[in-house]
Amino acid sequence: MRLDELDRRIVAHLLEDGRASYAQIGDRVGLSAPAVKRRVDRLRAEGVITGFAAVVEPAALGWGAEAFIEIFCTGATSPDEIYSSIRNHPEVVAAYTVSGDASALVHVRVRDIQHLEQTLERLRREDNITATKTAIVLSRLIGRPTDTPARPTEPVRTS
Amino acid sequence: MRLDELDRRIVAHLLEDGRASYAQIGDRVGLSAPAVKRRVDRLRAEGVITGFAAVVEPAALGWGAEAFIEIFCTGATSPDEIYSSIRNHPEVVAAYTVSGDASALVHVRVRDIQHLEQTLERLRREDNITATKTAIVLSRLIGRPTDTPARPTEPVRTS
DNA sequence: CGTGAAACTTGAGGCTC
DNA sequence: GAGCCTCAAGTTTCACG
Repeated sequence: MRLDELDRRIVAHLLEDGRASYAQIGDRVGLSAPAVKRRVDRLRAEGVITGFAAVVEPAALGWGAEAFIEIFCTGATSPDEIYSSIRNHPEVVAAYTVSGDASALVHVRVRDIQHLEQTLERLRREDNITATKTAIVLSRLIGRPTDTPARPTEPVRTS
Repeated sequence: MRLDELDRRIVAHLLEDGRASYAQIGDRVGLSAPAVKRRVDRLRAEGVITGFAAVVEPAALGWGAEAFIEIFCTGATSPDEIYSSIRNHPEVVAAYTVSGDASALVHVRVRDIQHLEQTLERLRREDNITATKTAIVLSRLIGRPTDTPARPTEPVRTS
């Protein structure tokens, strides 16, 4: 799982253009197309690259609002229990356990503020969740592709 | 910029596999490859799909820690001023202005806790920033590709 | 890792509903 | 307007050196 300079440049290129052809990447990094493919295959097998995804403007798909919700749970609720409580809420696009007062920080995307309200109510009905604290996103200042490392449905525990 | 059911299914497919061939997508949604290509071209031109990116496991690239930092600014600091204060810190992978006490919420990726400390010090040296409140990510529970809608370097203001 | 050949995919034209 | 078919150019993928 050791990456050399060439691997890093290939990954950097694929972060900027996930549909770049192997020949195109090869030109940039000084390799032939098959050599690039072999490295990409290896990077995928090793789990460095976990997939490829379109980068979508959520507003265009009808997701007009987003928010970060701090979740507070009863006493010592385990990460797995928190995961169970939020996994079935499709509005959740990311979730983390964090240090500090909150048990978890949850990123949700919703159609509008009414939908956010519904989502909050539904979350608060979960047994483990005792309180929430919401910060509505007013504007997005920065968003890089490296912000989304995990695959869709399955949890990826960083620990 | 109106999307029909076919467009949505194509986007959904490309969110799961950004390198899927047009023929492959066509099989799934019941269209020929050229028809799919035309729609994808249109979706890109309209800004629904803003690009394609590899989905990478940051730990494998040496980014072993991450945190969410609430940023507090002097009085009425504008989003543009906040953006100027954080844009040159490469550890910032996402940033939002939010409702509530904090002026902005910043997602950073760092090599380790020492690197986080350095980043915090560097951020606090910015003129506009008066205080920070950090929540270190202990584990990632969920991460969907829809979490990253924007292109790398340029700011995307959702408002 | 590179080369070259086969299979497949892309992209642009024109044709049909 | 939107889709299908066709064909040339480009891309992926494989075996071999």
